[in-house]
Amino acid sequence: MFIGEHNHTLDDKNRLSLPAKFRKVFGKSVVLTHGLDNCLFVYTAKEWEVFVATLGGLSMGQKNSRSFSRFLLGSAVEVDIDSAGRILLPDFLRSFAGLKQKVTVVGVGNRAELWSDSAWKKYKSEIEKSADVLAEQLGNIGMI
Amino acid sequence: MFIGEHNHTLDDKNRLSLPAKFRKVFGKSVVLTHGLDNCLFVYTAKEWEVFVATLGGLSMGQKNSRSFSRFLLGSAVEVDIDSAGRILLPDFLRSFAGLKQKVTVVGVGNRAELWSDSAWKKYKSEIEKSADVLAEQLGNIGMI
DNA sequence: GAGCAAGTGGGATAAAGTGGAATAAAAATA
DNA sequence: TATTTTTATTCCACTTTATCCCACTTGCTC
Repeated sequence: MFIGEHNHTLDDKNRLSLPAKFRKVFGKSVVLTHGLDNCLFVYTAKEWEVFVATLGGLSMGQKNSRSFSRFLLGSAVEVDIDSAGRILLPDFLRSFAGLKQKVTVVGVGNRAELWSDSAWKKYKSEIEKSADVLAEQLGNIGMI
Repeated sequence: MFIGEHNHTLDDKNRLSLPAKFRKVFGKSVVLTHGLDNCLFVYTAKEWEVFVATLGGLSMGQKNSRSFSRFLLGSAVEVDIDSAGRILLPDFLRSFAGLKQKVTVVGVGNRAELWSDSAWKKYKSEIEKSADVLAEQLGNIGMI
């Protein structure tokens, strides 16, 4: 279970430290892919398989489903975690998410997400603005 | 069952004492998340798991669901309670709630809330002013 | 007034995060 | 094909931050 928000820096070699708490869950490698809303998704090998199986359930007859699958599967990469707990980001994924030096790693349940810190701040502030919608949703799951 | 209002101070290391009465209920860890109205919610691990289970049913495909998951899970942190009954507040949560030195811990039934004392005083005085109005509105819909 | 518990502060130890160097692999040029 | 140069990967070391532990003070209770 990935939760929380962690700020890390991307070094000259495009290496990114994963939060210590996340490493234990990931094991020795992760699966990186295009995410939605201009972030990258990071799955455990296990969760990735579940996710792929779900995509397999989409009907390939539809053009939308095909392109969606290509978007996610075509860009997926399995990356090893080095001895210091870092992963190496491929250039095409890094530039897709617009990652510069400062990266925010966000835990979202069964996956983690990588955001450029500026994009994340912006996204978050927009969510927080719509407090009324949030309140309703929180109420729906019995939190408040 | 959390009730009452407790004033505590946040030290240099962002540690906050929980009221002794609350500790017994929390056990050895708590889950912190964004709340509404610029406070933080504090749940027992048990209550939290119930919410997460509900969230699991949300689909990733919908924009609203994504932002809701990110808001809730991305801001959630499981925090251990130290030997002195304190919790360590992550920076991003502390700044979200604008917590400085003086923090008010408020018991609200199944959860506790963390407020900066100034925000709490302001909020409370507003409620008190409009309590009669609120009562009337609730009365209109047959709640009290 | 003595004892106890809660709340607060600081210091020591460990781990996480980051940067750089050394080694291995690949590519390119002669 | 051999040698050199560049790129990539692994390993090591340092700095900073977090975590744990202990001690003190304050306020309440008996």
